[in-house]
Amino acid sequence: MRHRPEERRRPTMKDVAALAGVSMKTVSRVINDEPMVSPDVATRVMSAVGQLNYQPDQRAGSLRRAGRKSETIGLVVSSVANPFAAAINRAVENTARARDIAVFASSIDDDPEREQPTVEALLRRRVDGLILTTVRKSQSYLLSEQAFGTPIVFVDREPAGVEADAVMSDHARGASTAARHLLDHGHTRIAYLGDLSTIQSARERRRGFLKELGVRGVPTADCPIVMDLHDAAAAERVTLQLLTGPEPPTAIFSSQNLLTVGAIRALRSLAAHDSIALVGFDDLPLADLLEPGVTVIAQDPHRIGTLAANLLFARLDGNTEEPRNYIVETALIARGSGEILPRDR
Amino acid sequence: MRHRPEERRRPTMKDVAALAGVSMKTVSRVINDEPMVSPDVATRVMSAVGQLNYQPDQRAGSLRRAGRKSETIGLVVSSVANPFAAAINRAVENTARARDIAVFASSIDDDPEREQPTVEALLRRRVDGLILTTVRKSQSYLLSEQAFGTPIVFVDREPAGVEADAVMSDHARGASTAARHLLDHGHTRIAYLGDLSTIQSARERRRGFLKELGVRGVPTADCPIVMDLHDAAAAERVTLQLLTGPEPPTAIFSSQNLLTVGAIRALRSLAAHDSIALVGFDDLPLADLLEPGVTVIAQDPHRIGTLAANLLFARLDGNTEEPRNYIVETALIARGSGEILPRDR
DNA sequence: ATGAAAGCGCTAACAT
DNA sequence: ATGTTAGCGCTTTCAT
Repeated sequence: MRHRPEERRRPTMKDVAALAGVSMKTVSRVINDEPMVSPDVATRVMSAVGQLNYQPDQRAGSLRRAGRKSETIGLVVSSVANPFAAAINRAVENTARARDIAVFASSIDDDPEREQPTVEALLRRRVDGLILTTVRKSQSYLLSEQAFGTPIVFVDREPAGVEADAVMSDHARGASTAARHLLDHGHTRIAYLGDLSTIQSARERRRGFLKELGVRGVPTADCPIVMDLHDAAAAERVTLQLLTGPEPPTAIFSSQNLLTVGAIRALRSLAAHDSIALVGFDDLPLADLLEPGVTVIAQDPHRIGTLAANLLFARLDGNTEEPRNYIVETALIARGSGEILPRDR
Repeated sequence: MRHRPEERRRPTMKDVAALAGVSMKTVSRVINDEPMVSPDVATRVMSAVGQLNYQPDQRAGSLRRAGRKSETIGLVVSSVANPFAAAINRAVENTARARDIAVFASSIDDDPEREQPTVEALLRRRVDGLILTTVRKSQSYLLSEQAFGTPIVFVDREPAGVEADAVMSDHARGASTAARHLLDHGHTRIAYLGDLSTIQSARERRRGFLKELGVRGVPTADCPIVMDLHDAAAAERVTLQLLTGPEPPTAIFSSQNLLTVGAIRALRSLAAHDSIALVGFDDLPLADLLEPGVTVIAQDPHRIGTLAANLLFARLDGNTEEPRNYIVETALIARGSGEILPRDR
């Protein structure tokens, strides 16, 4: 037996008008809560709307409406499967919902090849604004779109080739804080695990880390820097190698949440989690329940997302201030793993 | 100084046609890769497109185009901030991307009041299909939309008042398995932590749990069932109460991931994590790294999301089979916490 | 191979 | 307070 619910044609405003015995414009007035409709006509229209299960077509409406706004924004993140991006996504959505704005969310897995096609797919759908986590070397392909009046806010990373608002953690500062924390606990052989060097924030974090080493006069030759690690498995592999190699580090700074997970797994498998210090950039859901608790430089993705969305809506509301970078503070949360002292082995 | 990038009018297909010296229809043909355009005309059009930075307006296109499809689907989940929903979201997105379909994602926090307005906001935007995690008692408000030809697939929970495909874990079976596992380890005083009883899957899990107790002849009076816990804090509070009260349970079954987190926190604060058994429904990111590892009934949200999206697209492609429920198997992952034996206290 | 006219579902601008 | 006409940016249909 086949399933084909008897298909009815979707009613249009014209159908509603006919049933209510009024003109389309009157229906339009009722639907949009415009004044100048007598109460009885309004009820007649609403009853027709109910009978037909009419839902206005927002595409058609927005096409003609002044401003041509689609009441829709586009959000591009690395991956909603990552709790950091998920929290940003959630915050943006919350802010948008208050204005009846729908959100297109797209994950691009930090793949530069996917950035522009993804953004263009959103632009063809005429989103009113964009919130973007970018990976390409330059975002100058957005210049024309900006000229057409579409506001853009960057999150987590600074753009290149465009002037626009950007909201992010102070990556370099956070990484410096992590380095200082480990140095203060006596470590001088600190391994650095870094994300893809195509990612601006990954480069910033490395910079902050190296800067702090410099300030303290710690020879960077003793601190292996491994970049371009993009998942837990890669971080785990590298950590194992470093710890089982000659002159192993006494501390690890994993500069991204998934890398921290990989580092933890490696430490566990070597039973070194109580002897090798670990600090991670970005918090993890159960980090406080592990033993030892994982010391992290916590970001505030909820604040980042909320701020980004509010900035975008302010631009849509006509704000013409100079675009600038907004920094959301990070916080060192000491839970144990980062306070382990170096031991001779 | 004020920031107002000189606003240019967004070019339309008409502008492209004028610049290329052809008719609009010819531009349309080139844009849509229709045959019957001479190569030189095509290049002239493409060059005009490039010069003007023209992007076709998909809203306008879809309005007239046969089928009136918006190349867009709507996804409603509990919250993208929950890893289970995030994984579903990601899987849906991946499947949609392969077809150039954009995804509107909305979190409704399992609030029945928000379900219908959220869905209707998507329908006004004329999504081609819906993937829904619902909470209302009935989804019959979707009947008319179904009659207009919009396919709907339910995820994680079974709908009421509508016939449609649904993809979910076997909640009752998973809960039975958890109960059996604890019973097999000698527990007869098992506390049950449940999500909101408005949620169909939460009721199913409780049913599965109780059923297994019945099969084994365990008096349910010894097994406190606490429903309507919706976050970690609530679960933590209740767990503390149960464990510090008279005749405390020797095991806990927390039937949702956030509740499991709350239960773990409570066990930790009482230093009871090595003496009270714990099984959770749905896996947690670092569950294997805790001590003891958390035994869970793991779901497969990636498979659920992928299957749901594929079903939706099959319907859009004309599949008219009887709608049915698709079950994605759960798996018991024993990691330690669920294998703790009861002790007299 | 190309174009002109009509129309998708709606709202703006102007009647009445 | 209500209706009429034109037109949003595009695709369809039908010419040529």
